[in-house]
Amino acid sequence: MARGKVQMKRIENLVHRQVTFCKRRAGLLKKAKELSILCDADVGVIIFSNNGKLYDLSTKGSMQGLVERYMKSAKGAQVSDEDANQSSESEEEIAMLKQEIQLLQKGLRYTFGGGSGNMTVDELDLLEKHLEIWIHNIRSTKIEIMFQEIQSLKNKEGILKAANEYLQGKIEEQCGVLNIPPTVAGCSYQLTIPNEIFNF
Amino acid sequence: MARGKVQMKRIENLVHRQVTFCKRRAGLLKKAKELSILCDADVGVIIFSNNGKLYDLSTKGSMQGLVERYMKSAKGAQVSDEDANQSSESEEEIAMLKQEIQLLQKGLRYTFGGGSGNMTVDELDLLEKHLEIWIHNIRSTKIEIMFQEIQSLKNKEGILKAANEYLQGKIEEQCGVLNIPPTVAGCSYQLTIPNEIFNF
DNA sequence: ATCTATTTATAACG
DNA sequence: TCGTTATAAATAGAT
Repeated sequence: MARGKVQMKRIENLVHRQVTFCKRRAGLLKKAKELSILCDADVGVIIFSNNGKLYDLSTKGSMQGLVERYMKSAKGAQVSDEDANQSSESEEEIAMLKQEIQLLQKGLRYTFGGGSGNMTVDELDLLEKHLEIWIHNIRSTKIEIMFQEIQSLKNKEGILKAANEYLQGKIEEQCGVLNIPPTVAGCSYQLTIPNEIFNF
Repeated sequence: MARGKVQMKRIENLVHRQVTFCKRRAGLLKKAKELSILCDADVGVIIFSNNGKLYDLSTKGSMQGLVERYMKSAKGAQVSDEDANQSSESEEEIAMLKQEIQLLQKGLRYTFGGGSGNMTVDELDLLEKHLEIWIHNIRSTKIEIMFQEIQSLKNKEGILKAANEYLQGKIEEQCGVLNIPPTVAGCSYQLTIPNEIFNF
């Protein structure tokens, strides 16, 4: 793909072939990883070099698990809960743990959000809630500061624009005195740029 | 890889993710075929999409045969580098998730059980950090947008300042021609205001 | 699906 | 194998 197109046929020169194999193998595995990450897909790649050496990659569980899933899927052409249940151990475990974490996070959010009806509130629980409020306050302050920054910059922008208009007026005035066409002195200099990139 | 770099993380927008999956899947399979042809290698690719649909390719015999060969090769010779990395990563992930679950379970027991659990200060501290992370995740997008707004305004400010300098130069130039003291024409107009209110 | 502006991948070479 | 560079491919974002 560079410095000359390549013909889509076996590279006869051994050295070239080995170099290309090395590079393209790396490229293929990289692409596989990227596909998996970007698109949340489960990808497996198996490569045997022409002299029998194995290179492989499986993005989620083990290749074992992926192959098993493949066999199930390719055989019956039926994908469903059963397949998911019969993935490899580690895959299953990760999925389960992730699910559990999600559940717990939900529960915690619910609790700390004040949605619990009959919960005993003790001192430390209160302290924890205060911690959350504290975190909230820290971040609110940060956001407020940023808003102020934005306001400040917008004000600055207004002042500068007004100053520009004033200066342009001055120039035009002087152009009149000198009988010089406005454009010669740069009186038509364009300053304005769109101001609607963001709407707050 | 075009019209803007892409972050190596799961694409959150469903449509974008599906489109990218489609394109990159095709690209990956093409690359796999090319590697096989150019380098006389035997390549197999298995892809499960987000929602469980299978896409695959095996360049020589059937995937069956390739997998069998893989099993033999992987058994006899130790796991390849990629595989080793993968399994260690998996183990790490499992350990991490287990730890997090333990912490969350403790936190939940503690909260719901009216403090009958026995969390240490360190554990509470950790829990607080996790809460912070959750809150952070919710707000990070908002903050990112605000940063962009600030950048945009700062750029705008730079442009306006440059324009001001240019205009002031013009005025001074013309003052020279007219033999007018600079101050009369407002050449010393003060524009600058402190720019160090916040440091980002 | 099709069209580009860009980013990536990589062939040739040292 | 590693680094460099010119060029071919892939592809993100828009249509």
